[in-house]
Amino acid sequence: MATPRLRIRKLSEPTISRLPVYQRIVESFRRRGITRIESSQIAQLTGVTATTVRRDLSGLGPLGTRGAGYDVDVLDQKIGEALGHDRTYSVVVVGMGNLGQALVNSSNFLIRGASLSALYDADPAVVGREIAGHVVRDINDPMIEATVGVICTPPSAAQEVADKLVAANVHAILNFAPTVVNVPIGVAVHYVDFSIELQILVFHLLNTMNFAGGILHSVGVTAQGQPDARAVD
Amino acid sequence: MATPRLRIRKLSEPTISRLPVYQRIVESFRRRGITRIESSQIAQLTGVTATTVRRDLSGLGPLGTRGAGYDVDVLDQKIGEALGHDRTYSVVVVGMGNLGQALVNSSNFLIRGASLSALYDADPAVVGREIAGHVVRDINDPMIEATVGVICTPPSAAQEVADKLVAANVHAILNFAPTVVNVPIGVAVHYVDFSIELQILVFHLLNTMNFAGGILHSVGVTAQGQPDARAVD
DNA sequence: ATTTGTGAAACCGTTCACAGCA
DNA sequence: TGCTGTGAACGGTTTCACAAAT
Repeated sequence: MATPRLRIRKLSEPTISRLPVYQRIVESFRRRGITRIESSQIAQLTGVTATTVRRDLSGLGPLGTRGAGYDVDVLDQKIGEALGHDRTYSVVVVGMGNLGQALVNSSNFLIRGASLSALYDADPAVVGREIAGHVVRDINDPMIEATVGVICTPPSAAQEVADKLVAANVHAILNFAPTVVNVPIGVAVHYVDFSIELQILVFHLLNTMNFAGGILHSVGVTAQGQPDARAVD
Repeated sequence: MATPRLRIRKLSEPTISRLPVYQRIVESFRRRGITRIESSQIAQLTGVTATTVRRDLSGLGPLGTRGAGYDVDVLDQKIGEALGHDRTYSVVVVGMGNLGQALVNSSNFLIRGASLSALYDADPAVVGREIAGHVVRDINDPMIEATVGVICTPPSAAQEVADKLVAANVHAILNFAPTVVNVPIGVAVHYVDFSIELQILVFHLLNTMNFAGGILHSVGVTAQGQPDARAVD
């Protein structure tokens, strides 16, 4: 039973997307043996304002010390709790092309409660091979149940794969194929589209060359903030 | 000399991130020979409201016809103009691991004005190989000038690569390494972090299982809208 | 003295409701 | 009639300014 689970009331969408970034910074401080961190330091490194950082963190309960900043260990743990890192969940990845391999071999993808359940591919040359400690299964084999499914197939196969994932009781899908997939109500789909990321970046480049701050993932652009890169790894 | 460039005044950040999605839908209509499209159809397929679609598009000037919807050709072209697709720009990709290969081999990444200039890697076993029609260069070779640089290296190398890119006059960086990089003012950095995407998805799964709509890349979750997946490819 | 935490104001984007046109 | 385009209302997030705490 451990700690009684304090239900976090209302974390806004923008806050949720920033918390993982904060946590990465906090952990890099921790690894370097620094025990305290200030909102202004997180702000500097992420490009958001210190006020926003404090407002975000205040949603997790009062965890800073006025005058001194936040305790790095406490902050790391509290953010982790808020994001549900104490819960584990299973992941299946479909499509073992370069992208699928990049994901499962990355030391940065399946972290914080995620555990890889199975890999699938349609290519007979790939099925049976061992990747990241898992034998790649045939997409036509019965699909293992999992919490999250990751689609790394060509777009033409994405819908079919999504259907299979839903049938295997998957509740959330991370879709790297540039296609909209149709799923029942209650299944979350999150899209990642490299081409669109690039287009957004280029738009900014061509138009507004004068924008400030914001090195956050997904909308980040550095400017005056001059974050100290070496501070984060 | 061509069309006089109408400077687009103010396109909001959310609008900019939706336009590429709209365009993808418009083009799928076009490929199927459909000549008109309504805001409600785009809305259905993206999960945003029809009003938002119209509001977004109205920023590009009046291009619809009241009573009938939008002309597919005109809309495609206008969105392309707004996003700067009539301008070409060059891209260098650094790091030819699985991710780098996935990107340059994808038919969906380098589109709309992007042209690949050069590939780089640090691994002698990879340098000299031909990938996507380009011989992979050594990261220590002089770097070709380009508009955009893409970092697909391990995080430990990201800062060094960013420095080299900046020295090669790159003005925008798409960083797939989970690290903050330090660049001079005027250089845009956009971060893509798979782990964070996954964490955000799982947060939603664990907490609010009751949220509506929004199948857009980056914050998308399907629900009642029931977009017809087959309509887009 | 310094930094957190937070009401209140300002700002921005979305939605509503409807006018404008084909 | 049907759908676009948009002023106005709304809701939510960020920023300001300052009180609270050590």
